[in-house]
Amino acid sequence: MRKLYPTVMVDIAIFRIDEGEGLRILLVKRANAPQKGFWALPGGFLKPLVDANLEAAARRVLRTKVSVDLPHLEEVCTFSGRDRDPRGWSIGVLFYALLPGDQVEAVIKDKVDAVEWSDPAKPGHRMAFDHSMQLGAALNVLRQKVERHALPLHLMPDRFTLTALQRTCEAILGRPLDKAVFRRRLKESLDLIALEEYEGGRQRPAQLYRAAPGFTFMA
Amino acid sequence: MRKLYPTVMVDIAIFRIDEGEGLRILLVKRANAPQKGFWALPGGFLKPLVDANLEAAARRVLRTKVSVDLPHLEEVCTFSGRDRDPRGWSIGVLFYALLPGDQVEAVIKDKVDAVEWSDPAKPGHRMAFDHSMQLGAALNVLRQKVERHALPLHLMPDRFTLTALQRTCEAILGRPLDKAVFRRRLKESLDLIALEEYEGGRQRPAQLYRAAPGFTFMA
DNA sequence: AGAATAGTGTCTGTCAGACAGTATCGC
DNA sequence: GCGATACTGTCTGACAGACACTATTCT
Repeated sequence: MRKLYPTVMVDIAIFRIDEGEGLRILLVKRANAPQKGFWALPGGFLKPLVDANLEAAARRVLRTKVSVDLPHLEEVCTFSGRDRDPRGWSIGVLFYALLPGDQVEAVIKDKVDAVEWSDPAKPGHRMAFDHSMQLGAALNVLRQKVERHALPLHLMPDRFTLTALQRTCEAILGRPLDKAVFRRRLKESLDLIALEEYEGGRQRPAQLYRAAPGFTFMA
Repeated sequence: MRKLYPTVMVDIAIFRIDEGEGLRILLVKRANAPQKGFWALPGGFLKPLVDANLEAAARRVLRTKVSVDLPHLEEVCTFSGRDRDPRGWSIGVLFYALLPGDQVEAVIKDKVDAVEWSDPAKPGHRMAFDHSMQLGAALNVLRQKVERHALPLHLMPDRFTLTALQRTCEAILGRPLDKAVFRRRLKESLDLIALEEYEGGRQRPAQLYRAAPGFTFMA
């Protein structure tokens, strides 16, 4: 059966940093057909009567999975065609979002069988539709930006140490970074504000930083 | 009046190099309402019954404006919302294409009042809808890639000199490049094949090159 | 020879990578 | 002092920018 109008949906790759485990992406287990039981990126259908535009649609979908408005939401690309979804010709617009480290508990379940934070490099689940490709595309965009020295501050809590920021970048890139090189670059960055506070530990305390007002992860 | 389904259209920023004039983009003067008489990027509506996916739709639209299949066609981003087109909620998916220097004559007119190759940096025409923003977005993507040392070989004729390639990059970036620096990088590039032919002029002849088989402008 | 364009050699500053070193905390 | 982590100094090699230099053609 052929359709005259394409279905339009938005999917979102929501990234977070899992302490000690690295970069994680939110996957949901589909509770309904088609592809029931397969895992997918959280997503939903565009509602033109409700959504101002596609990004607004993505934010609305986000609010049904996560109870907060995320500071960074950005389009990756589109996926389209007659066969990518068994329900017929469809357009999927992919966004990615960065979930701050201190808001991880805000995730709620909504009409799905299960929720999981997976390693985006090896999800380990059978993915629905073309979501495996979508995941790869989102991860690529994120990595490219960090590779080009954009600071993923939206993944960090309000106040953080430079070491924690380095761990975040390493988790995204999947390789270790040199501490001295990393800090040398940050010295001249206008995106970081050094605080007069220190994080006590069992060792020498580390200075705390926060993102400069108005900071965005945009290119 | 509100619509339940969004209109889906594709628009294409077609770039070429105009000898001596620099980078040019194809604009068409709208022959029909809405915004009749305003200038726009060539585009058209998605036809799910015909198009395999959005890129195929863009290629189909391209074939009605230009009589060839272009080697490089790539998605930029989407524009969407209730107000960007007076006909109601719509999604515009923007692509950009690179037209080889030896196929410029292939452009035909199709249901438009006029066609013009404009300077993308200052189009000089009153643009329809959000096409002014679209043009800016496409130009940005093209510049970013060339800035990151991607070679815009799809804009060149089959065989070309290194100086001609440098002029093309300069036209895209809008600034002069150093000849020695430019050629030093190209020396190690696997994307260029040096030919045993030379282009005679009124001066010392320049060696001709062509793109390596399988070359693409992809990231 | 001179004009014009093709193509190269080389100096310098900047920056990334590597790695060793110093500083400051708890015990 | 010792372990652990924070933070810095410095050497080196790669590379970009700048610019002068050589090479080859035509007139």
